[in-house]
Order: sequence, then structure tokens, then C-alpha cells
Amino acid sequence: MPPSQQLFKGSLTTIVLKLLSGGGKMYGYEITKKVKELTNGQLVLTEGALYPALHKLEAEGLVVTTIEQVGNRPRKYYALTKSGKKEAVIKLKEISQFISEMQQLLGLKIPTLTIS
Amino acid sequence: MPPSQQLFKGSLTTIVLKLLSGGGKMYGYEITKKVKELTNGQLVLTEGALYPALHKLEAEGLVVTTIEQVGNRPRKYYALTKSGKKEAVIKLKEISQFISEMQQLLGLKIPTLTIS
DNA sequence: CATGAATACATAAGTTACTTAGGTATATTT
DNA sequence: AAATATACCTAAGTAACTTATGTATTCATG
Repeated sequence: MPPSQQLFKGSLTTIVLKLLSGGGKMYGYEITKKVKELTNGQLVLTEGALYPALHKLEAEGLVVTTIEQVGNRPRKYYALTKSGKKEAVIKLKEISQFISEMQQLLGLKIPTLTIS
Repeated sequence: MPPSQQLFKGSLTTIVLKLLSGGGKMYGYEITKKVKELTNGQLVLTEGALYPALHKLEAEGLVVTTIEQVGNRPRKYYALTKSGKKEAVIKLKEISQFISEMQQLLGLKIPTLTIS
């Protein structure tokens, strides 16, 4: 496991919700490819992690699935439900704030200019 | 559990190493207070998570401890070893890069200007 | 045309980093 | 005197992963 993968914990669901909040439906394998592409191969979302996560999102009612046959092979598309869209917004806000806190804590952020 | 705590996974060790890389020694309880202070109470590092993490860092040789008696109560100070200092730099680089990737992936970041 | 790589789904066992829930004792505040 | 803060600790449970494996179809390559 590359070390950066360790930091992934907790953010996989948010990534999926974000990608689906583009409006279009996506299928699992496509999501793994998209993440790899968007991060220039630096973040790899394994299928063993993704599929259970997608199933959990479905069980929670945040996504719905539709199966399409492509050639002879089934493709399972995922799309956000109404509550999935809401959750996507919430999760994005949360991770955004968390990142901000981490940057502050770790001194990775230029402090805001304040007049005192 | 506040939801933002969920995103903590994997970054606790990095936070500890960063705080200790200021040069001075710190004790466990002090670290929890410092994190709370630096994030305005938004990130709470529980003792149940911290102490085992500190013990692990010690077992790995990244920190050494010295015990001081304050009044009648023992205080266990942690300080980075040489390899601890190296690891701190590595971990900080990793998390910094990870944050960057996440921002890119989640569209939280203004893309770098490129001439094409 | 066969062999391997890519596409596309899935699950199951194991690991790890946490959370939750305690426990002990001293020091300070009200 | 009682409550809160300081200061350490551990143990059981959980959730989110990793690793490994399985199945089947489609595409590319020599």
C-alpha cells in the first residue's frame, strides 16, 4: 500500500458523492478510472473498497442503481437520490472544513491577515 | 462523535509528529489541549486515541520519553528522536500532497494557470 | 487465434485506527 | 465538600479500509 492511501479513510464516500453530484450517473469501474485520472494516478481507489461503499450508499438511500447491458456485459450505474444530493453538499462542506483545520494545525496554510 | 472526527483517520500520528517537531518536548494531555486550541475547539483528540498512538511511536523509536514529577503527579514528556524528525518531515510532505490531491479531486482548489 | 490485458462486477478474511467506556489518582476551583 | 481539571492508562467494540480471490466478457497483440 502506498503511504498516501492510508489517509484515505473516511473520504472515499465523499469522493463518490462528489463525482456523482456532477449530475450524471456513473458506474463503479468508471469511478475508479476517474479518480485515477483526476489525480494523475496518485490516488487509487481499489474495487475492494469501492463496491462495498457503493452498496452501503444504496442501502442508505443516497444512490439508486440502473443496470444497462453493454454488449453482453452488465453495467451498474449509480445516481444520486434527492437525499444523496443533500448529503453530498454536507459531506463536501465537512471535508472542506476539515482540510482547512488540518492546514492550520500543520502550518500548511498562510494565516489570514488580521489587523490588531 | 461529531462527523468531522471521522476524517481524522490516519492523520493523528502526523499531527503529533508535527507538534513535537517544534523542537520542544510535550506531554500527552498537553497535546490534546494544543490541538483543541489550534483549531478553536473544532478538532478534539481523545485520550483513548492519543495514548496508544504515543506508545506506538515510542515502540517504533520515533519518540523518547522522560518522566517529570510535577507536584506529586508524574508527567510523561515525549520528544522526537532523530528518526522521528525524519519521519515528521516525510509525513508532513505526504499529508500535504494528499490534501492537494483531495482539493483537486473535490474541486476545492483553484486550478493552476497553464498556458496551452 | 490464442494469450494476456482491460473491462466490470462481486465477496470474504484480515488489519488497523480509531471510538466508547471505563479506571486511577492528584490538583484546583467554587 | 464537591465538582472540575489535570494526567496517566487500558480494553472491548466498530468501521473502513486492504488484500486476496473469483467470475465473466471484451479488446489488443504477436
